[in-house]
Amino acid sequence: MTDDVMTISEMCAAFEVTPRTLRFYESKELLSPIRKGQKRLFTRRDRARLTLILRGKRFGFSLEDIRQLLDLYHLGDQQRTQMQRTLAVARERLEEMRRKHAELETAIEELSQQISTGEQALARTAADEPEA
Amino acid sequence: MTDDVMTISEMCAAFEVTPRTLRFYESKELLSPIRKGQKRLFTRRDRARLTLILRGKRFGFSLEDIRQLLDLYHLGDQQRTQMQRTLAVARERLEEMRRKHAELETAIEELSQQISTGEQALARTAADEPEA
DNA sequence: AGATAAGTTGACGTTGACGTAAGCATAACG
DNA sequence: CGTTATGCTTACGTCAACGTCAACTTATCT
Repeated sequence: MTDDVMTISEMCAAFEVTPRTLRFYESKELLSPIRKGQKRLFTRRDRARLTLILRGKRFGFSLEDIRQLLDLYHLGDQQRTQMQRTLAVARERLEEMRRKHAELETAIEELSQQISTGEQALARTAADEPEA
Repeated sequence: MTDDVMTISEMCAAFEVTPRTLRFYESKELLSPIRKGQKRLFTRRDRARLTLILRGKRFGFSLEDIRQLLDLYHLGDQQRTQMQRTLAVARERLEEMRRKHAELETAIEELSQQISTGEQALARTAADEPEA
């Protein structure tokens, strides 16, 4: 790590993704590593963005959804109206995430309930068969 | 609604999905509507399952993930060992959902923070341009 | 110089989750 | 009885998100 940048293979190891994935994300303008000659060098900014990308994916957001959200994290170099649009998108996503959060809580309770019901059913039949 | 079953178009209206989607889910054994002649009739059980399917999708679970989870909701007609496997899968999913829940909370806080930072930046430049 | 490793750019393949279009059945309506 | 609505099956198309070569460059080691 000469400076503060990482090669593609270091990135792959650190984030458990393939080179193809990183190049793909770059082609979709989710990442923008600098170039030293041909080689890509990923900065701290790229790492921060990749963290957000992978997190977003875990919640079922599309890459396009995520791309829009990412803009929020480099606000400043934007025009007023563009910034307002970005903020609007972000507020919508935030609402969506809050809904998901609440819904996930319900789902967790339900599944948890189902599991203990299942466990009890298992326990009742356990008397028949002795332990292996 | 003669009895307690719904036609495919009633289902589509109720859940905002297309017929194609319902037939597709049936082909993947996520739903199993009864047949009256050719026509599909969706029972309360199908509706309950579809609710869980759509919920699962919102959290980024694949249809195959969901199919395994759904088995938990008709436990009883299963063998002991099969039931144990199902419970094991369910516990894993539950853990995954708990992780997501916590992570989502973090993400919400972060995004919320970014938004207010953005709003403040907007407010500071607001003095320049008068209201439209 | 030769070989090996790490990386690059196309370009085509694949998988999941449906969309879409064609052709046929059947029931109800006028 | 024709047609309109609703639904069915079969099959090919599509889009996102990568995977998988193939062929080439660039740096490094011996």
